[in-house]
Amino acid sequence: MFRGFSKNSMDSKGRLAIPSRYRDLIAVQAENNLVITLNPLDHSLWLYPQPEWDVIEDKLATLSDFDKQSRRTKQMMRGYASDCQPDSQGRILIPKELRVYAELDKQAVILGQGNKFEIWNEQAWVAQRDAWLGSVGDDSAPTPESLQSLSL
Amino acid sequence: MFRGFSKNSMDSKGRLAIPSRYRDLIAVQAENNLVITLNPLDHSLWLYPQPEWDVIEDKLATLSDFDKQSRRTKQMMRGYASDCQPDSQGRILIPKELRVYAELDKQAVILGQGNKFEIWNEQAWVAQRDAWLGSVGDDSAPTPESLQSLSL
DNA sequence: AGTGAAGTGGGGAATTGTGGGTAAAAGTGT
DNA sequence: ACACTTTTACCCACAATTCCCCACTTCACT
Repeated sequence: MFRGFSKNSMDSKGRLAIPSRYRDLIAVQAENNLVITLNPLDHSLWLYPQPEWDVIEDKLATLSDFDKQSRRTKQMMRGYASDCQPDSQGRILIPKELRVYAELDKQAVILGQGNKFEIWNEQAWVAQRDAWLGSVGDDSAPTPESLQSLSL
Repeated sequence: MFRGFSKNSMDSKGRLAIPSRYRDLIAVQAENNLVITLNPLDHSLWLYPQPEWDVIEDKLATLSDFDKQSRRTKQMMRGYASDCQPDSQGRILIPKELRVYAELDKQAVILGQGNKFEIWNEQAWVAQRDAWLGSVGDDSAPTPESLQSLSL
């Protein structure tokens, strides 16, 4: 499973290096086949090893075409999913469309998130992080139940 | 199976390039025989490899003629279905009727959608995408079941 | 400081996407 | 059946993107 934080730079060609500590696992687990798509929840990207993505795709395939929300979910998640493989330097090329969506420019943040990675624009990440830290640390604001039950 | 996003331009003759990454698969799986028809749900087009279309056509044949909705679906999808083959540059010619239906002009979006492709007018696609992203990103609104069920 | 690995940048070749010219084919009307 | 127009098919050429490779810098560890 993936965890951890990295800050790598996107070059002018739209390439981004996968942190080296994940590379062996990706090579073994997914034969270097990765799938990148958008994260609709917060304007970042998700990067899955192929086998993990296949699970998602199977679930997507079961969604009804006649329910509009379901259809859109299917279209978006599958439609923006692109295969990619690291080059000999361990970098992946991020499709232009996704680069634009996540507003990736110079610095990108790569977060290990269990079965996948999240790739953020650095400023967006910092902003979200600080906003969240502020709200959780604020004792006067309500803590969601899902968090209250969590013992860290 | 097909996935991924491409934005290609339709030229003045109504030709549209199939993204090259799919071409080999189409050549092997369908011997370059494709079937294009309308997508009655979204004002876009569906493009099937012949073998996949055959499956659809069988399903359509089982629909009752006495249910109006079913009859119309059958009529539309079969009626507008036309065979096409990529030319030596990997482009297909989209019948004028279908071009008009999907309002394809300059830029078209091609989405890999499992067993088929969807072809959209770019603006129409962007509008649908933004609407969906808006509804998903709205924290005050409930997350659609279609997304929840994925446990992404 | 030295060594090796990781990250970054860029040159150049190959592939892909785009546009147009021209000839064959199909459709239309008299 | 004929001439005429429109559409389609095939070809070539340019432009943009992507891929593959090499080289440099930086960082971590000894």
